Amino acid sequence: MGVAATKSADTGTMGTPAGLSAATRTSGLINPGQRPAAVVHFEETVVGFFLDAAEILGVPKSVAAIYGLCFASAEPLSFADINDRLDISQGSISQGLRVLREMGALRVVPVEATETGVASPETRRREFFTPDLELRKLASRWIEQRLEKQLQAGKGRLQAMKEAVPADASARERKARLKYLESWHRQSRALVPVIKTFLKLT
Amino acid sequence: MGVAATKSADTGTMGTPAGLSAATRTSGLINPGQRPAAVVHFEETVVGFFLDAAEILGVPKSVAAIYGLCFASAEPLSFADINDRLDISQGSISQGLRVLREMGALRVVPVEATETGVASPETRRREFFTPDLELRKLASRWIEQRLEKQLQAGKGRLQAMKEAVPADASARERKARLKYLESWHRQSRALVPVIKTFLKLT
DNA sequence: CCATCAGTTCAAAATGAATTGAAGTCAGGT
DNA sequence: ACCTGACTTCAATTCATTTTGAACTGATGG
Repeated sequence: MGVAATKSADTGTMGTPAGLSAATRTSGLINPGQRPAAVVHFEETVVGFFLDAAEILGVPKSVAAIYGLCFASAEPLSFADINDRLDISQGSISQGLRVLREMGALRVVPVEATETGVASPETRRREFFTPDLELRKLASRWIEQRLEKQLQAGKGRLQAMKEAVPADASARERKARLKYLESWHRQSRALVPVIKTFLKLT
Repeated sequence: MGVAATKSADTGTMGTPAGLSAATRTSGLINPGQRPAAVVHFEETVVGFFLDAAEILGVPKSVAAIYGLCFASAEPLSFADINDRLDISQGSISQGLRVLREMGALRVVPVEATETGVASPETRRREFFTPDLELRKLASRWIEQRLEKQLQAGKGRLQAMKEAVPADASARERKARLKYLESWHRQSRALVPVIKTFLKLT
């Protein structure tokens, strides 16, 4: 867990709040620190939302949590802030931030406005992160990377299959099935631009 | 691996064909038996295709392989057939078949046409499976189960977030962000029927 | 009633991905 | 030059799923 910092290191005692109803399920990742309970609760809710969303998109929890936390904060957050508020290792934070930056989900705010309101004793080099709210760009990217890449690969495979149809009595049926697959494939490809257009409307 | 049968168990010698180019990558799950090489190759290609597809859909390999094998066969296959041709345990086959039947991907053909061409010494009770080629139904289901369910849950969570916005100086910004999220959410919901309609055209 | 074959079930093993932790790097500060 | 504190890196661990294997069920038939 924490490496240098103290945190409310109660690891062990009482464990995680295991018995929460699913409806109330909060992230279980937020570290209260001593910020207002209302803020903590808000963060938990928002992080929970992104955790859910991450699930269908196949994004790891830690990454979703980091994004969620930044989304929940009106001010840009520093690595240290995230480390304080989120109960995941520095390693995960570092990697998560990298991923999020690379995919364009988080934007780095230059080093302006050093005082985030909270006490900031020594001003070392620090970057601050804000969520890029243009979710549709994210979505587009995701589509391009996951769907289109896959569809591209599929194209090659379809070709391979067609060439591999054995010349026996079943050839006709097999070819028919491949036709079917092919039309399905074409269909999917056609759908991608439709979705993209749709996303532009936000 | 095999339970009762002999199979061409050459495990060890030469190992798996590790150095194949990705393009040629075959499933590595097909058991030649002594069927025509062309057929085996075709099956490998088709199963490979479905293995790929399964990846983005989050379907386990064994399940994809079973469906792929059935898809590749012009004739319905029995449990035994699958067990012979696919190098996975009977347990996996049993479970996989159940899943596929439940999700409507495979259809059970009554016990007609006992002779599949191959020798069938004793005719015990056996069910035969054919792929349901209506892939769009599958897709619809998937969308309903994964996407719509998720979106439904998201709706609730959005509500929770709105109610949890802390009444501090950042409230305005936070609310603005939630608005953003909300519009995104609405957008996604609107997209679902579009996709569904699109799929009906096949 | 016992033996056998066809398929099912489920605890345990294997796999694969995410997370941690601790050593390593780099920028200031002294 | 050396120290310190902020981040990075990556091998080792943990965690979640999938797969296996072997015991079990239940039908068939001798």
